[in-house]
Amino acid sequence: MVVMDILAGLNDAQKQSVTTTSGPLLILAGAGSGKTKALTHRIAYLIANEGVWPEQILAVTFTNKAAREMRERLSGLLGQENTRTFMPWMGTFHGICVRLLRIDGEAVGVPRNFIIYDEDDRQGLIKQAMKQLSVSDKEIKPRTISSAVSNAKNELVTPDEFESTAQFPYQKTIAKVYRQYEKMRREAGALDFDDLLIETVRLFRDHSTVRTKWRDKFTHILIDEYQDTNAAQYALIKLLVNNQQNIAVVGDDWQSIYSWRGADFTNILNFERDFPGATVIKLEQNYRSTASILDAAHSVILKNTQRSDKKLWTAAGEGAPVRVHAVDDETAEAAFVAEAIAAQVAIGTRRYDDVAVLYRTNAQSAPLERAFMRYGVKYRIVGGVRFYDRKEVKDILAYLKLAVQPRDRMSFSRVVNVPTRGIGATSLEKFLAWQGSTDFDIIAALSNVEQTSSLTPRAKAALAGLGEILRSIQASIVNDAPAEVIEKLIKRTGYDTYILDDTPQAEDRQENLGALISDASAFASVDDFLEEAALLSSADSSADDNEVTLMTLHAAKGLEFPVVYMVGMEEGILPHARVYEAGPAELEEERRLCYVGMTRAREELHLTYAYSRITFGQRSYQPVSRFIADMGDQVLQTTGGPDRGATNRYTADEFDDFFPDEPFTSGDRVKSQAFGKGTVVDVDGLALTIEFDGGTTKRLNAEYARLEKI
DNA sequence: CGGTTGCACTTTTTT
DNA sequence: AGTGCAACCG
Repeated sequence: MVVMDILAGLNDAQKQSVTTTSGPLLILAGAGSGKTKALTHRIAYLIANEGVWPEQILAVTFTNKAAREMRERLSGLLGQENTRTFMPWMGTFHGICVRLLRIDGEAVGVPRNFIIYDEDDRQGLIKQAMKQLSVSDKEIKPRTISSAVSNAKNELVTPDEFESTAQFPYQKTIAKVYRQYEKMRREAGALDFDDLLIETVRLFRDHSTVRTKWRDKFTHILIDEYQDTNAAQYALIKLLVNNQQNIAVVGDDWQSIYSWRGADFTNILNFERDFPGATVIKLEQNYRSTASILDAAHSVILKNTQRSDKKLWTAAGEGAPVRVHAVDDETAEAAFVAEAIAAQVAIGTRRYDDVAVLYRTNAQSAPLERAFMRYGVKYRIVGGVRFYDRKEVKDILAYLKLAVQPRDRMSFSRVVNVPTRGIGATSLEKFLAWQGSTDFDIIAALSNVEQTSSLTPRAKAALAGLGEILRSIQASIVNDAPAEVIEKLIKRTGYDTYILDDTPQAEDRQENLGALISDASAFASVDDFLEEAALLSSADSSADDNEVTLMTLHAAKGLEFPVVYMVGMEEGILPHARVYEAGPAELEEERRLCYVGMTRAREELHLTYAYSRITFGQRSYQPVSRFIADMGDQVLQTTGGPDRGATNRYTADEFDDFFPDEPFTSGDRVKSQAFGKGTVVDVDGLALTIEFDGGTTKRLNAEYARLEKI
């Protein structure tokens, strides 16, 4: 690999991003400006031309998927074979922190076998903490406390500090719950998502030997999506950067959409202040979208006051205008989108996987799913109910967690009576009270349950039985591959028959367990598997089948599609109603969200809004989103006027204008790649009945059959 | 103890 | 509209 190859095909700003290898570097990368390319080539350049070892590079990405893709591209660029172990320190903040804590966490009291609590686990434990403190969940919702705790942690605020600054009684209460939650969490040997970051910060802050070791090791640091770093991540970065100051951050404040999670885009605006002498490079050429799309997106974002100045431009032509489509309601909206996609696919101008449908809230996916099924449009949903959030999957994972970490009361409480084994709330409480008074961990306590007098013989027998099951799982973890462990677990616990009720979901659940087993087979150990399951984001799945992608605007960050539909362009949805009572800052974030969505589109961008929509089981009427007005008239061609209200439907002509369709009709002469020439004798949507000249009659799908009109 | 019924709440976005 | 949970009954 020579310098020329690595720099070939890059523009000047990109080249500079690659070759500026020493000192702090800020790359302001607009949407679609070839940021990933610049980053990948930068790493390749460091390794191939500057003699930096891959192990010395700390590269932080926003999602696991981004890390995986970059690792693959990099391997290709450098001709690497062993993709899996290459660039071991490339990953998300959370993933990297897990690795660091597994190695050095004991210095700050993090047990080597710690398990990771997800949002559900955390909320469950907070509920328990509230119960113990007799805090009614009517007064303060567990969710509120959970997010308060998360915010506190992200700001590196301890329970003590929280309490000392608390002014109102309810803040005192939150502080109390926070402290109790921390106590219980620690006893369970678990870390929540935020702990992964702050324990690592504590590790580096309080242990200079450890800090120095890692500082010296990481000679080059790269942070992607820097605009979405929070205070804890910022502190971590500061602690890890050594005197060489070889830190490169990449981001775009226009695309900061995670402030609700503690992200602070002033981190990127202040980079030059934090790292004096930083080189600043702006990537301003957009290689993704047509001028129409870029102009419209620009008009939206320019209304924000809190933003940097930059001027994205494209060499691409104007392209098709951004289209705005008014529809009756959410059903009509879904049908419109499904029909339009089906039409484009049917005539072969697009494939399903050219298209993404983006929405503000997960709840909006339901009508779309129904319509897509009805129209036979293949789709996949990114996010929503994540695979690893399914009840049956979480149950199995809870068994595994408990086997790995027998002090994990949360997981124990989850599985103690699943499948039902006659242990109710009373027995559970008694057992836990007794176990807490002994030195036994949960599994040991189960095995010694005879020693307590407070339980009925029946309950004791059931608990002892569970203890045996857990011991057998532990043994299996030592001896068997992860997939086998899970298979045995499912049988041993009777979970396989437990999920076979007579509901229609029984089959789904079975399939999910099958998928879980096959997922697990890719891992070397149960520990690895549990880690991945906890940290995998909803944006990480990568089914590359030919399917339309449905996802939230947030999940779409970093992706691009030839055709994008943004649905629900109404006040109250985008911008979301919740920001009305918040402040201008929140409205600006909604605007950035709109910008992010629009700039995902390469060639075609369609926006839809509905005259009415059912929310919370109530029909509501919302005006069109202000962002549509912001886009300006010249780039928009509105079909179906806003004034046409409830009767606003597309005429057949209008529809054909926008989605030219040339469907097959009876009598058409066609040629099939597989069956030769024939005549269409019947049409039912995409299903065609064709009499081939050889005499055979086939029913074919117009989309897949590779038919050609002749 | 376990299942069922009815009521209340939901919908912001996620590592 | 769909889900989760609390209160009730068998």
